[in-house]
Amino acid sequence: MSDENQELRRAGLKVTLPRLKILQILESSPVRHMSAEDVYRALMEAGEEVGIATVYRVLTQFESAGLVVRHNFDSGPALYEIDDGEHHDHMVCVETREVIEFHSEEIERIQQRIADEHGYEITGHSLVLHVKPKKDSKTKN
Amino acid sequence: MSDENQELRRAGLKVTLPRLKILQILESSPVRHMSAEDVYRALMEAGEEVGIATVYRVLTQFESAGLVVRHNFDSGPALYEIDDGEHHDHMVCVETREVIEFHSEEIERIQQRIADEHGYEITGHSLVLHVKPKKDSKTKN
DNA sequence: CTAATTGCAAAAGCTTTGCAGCGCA
DNA sequence: TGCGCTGCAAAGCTTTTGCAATTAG
Repeated sequence: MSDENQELRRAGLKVTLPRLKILQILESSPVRHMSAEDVYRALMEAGEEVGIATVYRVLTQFESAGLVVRHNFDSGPALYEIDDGEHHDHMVCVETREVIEFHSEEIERIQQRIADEHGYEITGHSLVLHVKPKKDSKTKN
Repeated sequence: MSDENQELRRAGLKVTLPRLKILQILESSPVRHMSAEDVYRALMEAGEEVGIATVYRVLTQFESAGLVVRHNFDSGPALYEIDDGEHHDHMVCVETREVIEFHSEEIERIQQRIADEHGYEITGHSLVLHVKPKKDSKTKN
């Protein structure tokens, strides 16, 4: 509990009830990627009185503070997820909207090399695979 | 001229003036990635009377027909580019907003492998590197 | 001739912002 | 107490949609 307290302070943000609650929701939700609306709904269900505008503002602040990462997977609302320091990319199932995370050192290296060859350095990247379940015989998952 | 005519017919779309003009603009513009607004402005400058709603509708139809590819690089308006069949990914310069295209067979292969390992098959993907110019001594571009 | 297409304006979806009041340090 | 934070409602930006008029085939 004073755990989130610390996180907020470290981020240079005043510890307020909306910020605490939003951070708790992001950390405890079984769904890792949430829209502002998702967070807002979760707050409502928890009986918290927080305005949707505050949710947007807080999520933006959390992003600036490096507490969360914002994704624009496609059109539709942006999704936020806790930034646990572990960089990873995403697969989005086109059928279930499920989000699967993965990481490839190999791809990262190649990206670096390509940017370098073009005279650029990478400040960030976004890799999203749109996928659907294999109908294969020997599906390993 | 009857070239675009053909393309539209092949796509199963009636050949109308708005569709012809929009296709021409997308094909001839020096800037390869254009928003609906960009296309609309280009039409206005060319003295064409086309509603912005039509631009959105036509671009959507073009996308369904495989004539153009739609990108949601970040927030902000979607960008469209002619689909010339050559698949490629993008680097977006965070300073100039410039869009650079690249392609890596290597990355594609790894993506396939990863999706496969998770029991999925890829239906599409989006890879965007956010980059800035190197301050390096021996910049090769 | 008839179904498809268009333009307009209204509305929808997501997000940001101005402002007055409230609350943390 | 003072400045930052919040809630509300209004507005902003991008995109979609209903409808009547127009047009391609």
